[in-house]
Amino acid sequence: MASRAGKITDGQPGISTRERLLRSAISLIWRHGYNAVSVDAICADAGAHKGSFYHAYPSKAAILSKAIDRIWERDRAELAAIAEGPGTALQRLERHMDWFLENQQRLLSEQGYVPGHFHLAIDIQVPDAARIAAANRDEHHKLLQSAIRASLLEEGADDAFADFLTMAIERIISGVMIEARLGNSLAPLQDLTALAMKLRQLALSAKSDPSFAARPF
Amino acid sequence: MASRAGKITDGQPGISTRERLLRSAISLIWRHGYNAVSVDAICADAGAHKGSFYHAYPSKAAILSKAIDRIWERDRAELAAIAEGPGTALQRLERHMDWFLENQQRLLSEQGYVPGHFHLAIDIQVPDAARIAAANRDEHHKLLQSAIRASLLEEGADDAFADFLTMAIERIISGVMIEARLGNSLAPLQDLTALAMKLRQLALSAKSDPSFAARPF
DNA sequence: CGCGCACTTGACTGATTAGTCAAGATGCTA
DNA sequence: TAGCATCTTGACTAATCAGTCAAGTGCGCG
Repeated sequence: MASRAGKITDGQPGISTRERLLRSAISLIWRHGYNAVSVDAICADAGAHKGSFYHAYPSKAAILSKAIDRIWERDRAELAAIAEGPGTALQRLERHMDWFLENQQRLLSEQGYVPGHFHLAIDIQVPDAARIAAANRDEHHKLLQSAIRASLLEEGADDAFADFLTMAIERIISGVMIEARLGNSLAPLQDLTALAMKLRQLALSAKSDPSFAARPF
Repeated sequence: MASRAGKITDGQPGISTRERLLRSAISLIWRHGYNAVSVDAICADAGAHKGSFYHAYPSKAAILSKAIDRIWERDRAELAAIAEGPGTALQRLERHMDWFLENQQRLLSEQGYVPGHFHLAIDIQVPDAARIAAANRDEHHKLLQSAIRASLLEEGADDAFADFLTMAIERIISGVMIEARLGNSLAPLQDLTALAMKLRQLALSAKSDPSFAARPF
């Protein structure tokens, strides 16, 4: 094209091509899944050309890894802020649980649908990406685990007890995320905090019941 | 090829090309996901040719729909047998929960890995398939719901109470399935029955506790 | 025997895929 | 202004994609 050339391209000004490509990749892959999104589609969405893509990223798999990193960066910052924030351990746990709905609410307003966890769009398709996603899931697990442990410490429950509750709540979170994505709805997330808190309460009340051993689960 | 021609092909004898194609499609899609599996790959796995594929199925999307049907056919039969089988309502619920592990155990021995729910390999990629999968999920929901309702009826709990417990258990099942698939491990399924039964017990014991209202969740 | 139908074969199309590359444009620094 | 690194451009490749089709091939039935 002779009419326009140089660095200034179609995308929003002030945002580098590299960044626009990453944002487009995140948005498209999250919605359609990694295998259903082509490099061409990412370039078109970002207003960039193929050569620019491969100047910024060595491969399609590489931008997926960067996407996972970027998403977890934000999530981790927010969850760490909650963990280090004010209030009792129980209140911080409650805010952690609230975050799942708030996060999907923001994604809904940003992207126009409820995407669920990003790793639901990756599955096991790219080994390297699966490795990074697993590491991030583990980091999130540790955050939630310590939040639940802390909220139970003051009730005199030990860590093993807390870890079983953590497992149950994490699986409920996974299930809720799938349901939210498949149904494109925030509804499954609406009761998540209350459900988790009730589960904690139930487990605690059962703990004092002698008919349940030290391990209620 | 002049050395071999006609109807008898590479696949197991006595099984129609149509059937071999379907089985290959199920196996490959379940492992790699719909978008990652090509028609050529299905044909190669089934020992059939492209033309035979399109003689048997009108499109790649069509064989996916058939695959979903086939899988649910077997699952439904097994779950219906449990629902109509002997024992108390509680025992039948327990067998229903056990089935998730048994089913994945069989799939592990048949396919060499733990695949989780088939719909985890489809996601939202083919509208028609998503519709069928949603309908099957709903059928399964009704089976589990009535199993839980029946197991609570004798405890004097009403259906609304049972339906909240159903929701919680279904989300745990989803979470467990994801974890099993991502980790290629039966371990998350190992505690599923005990977890569900404890949850039911906990909810019941809390129901008699006046500090919890009629709706424990 | 021979007709017809169900199925198989494999080459083919046109679109799309991930990735390459050489030539250019730009902007920073000297 | 001149030089240089960085970024952009768009055409290109070779592979793969879903889907088509005309020419078989063999089996059952009359």
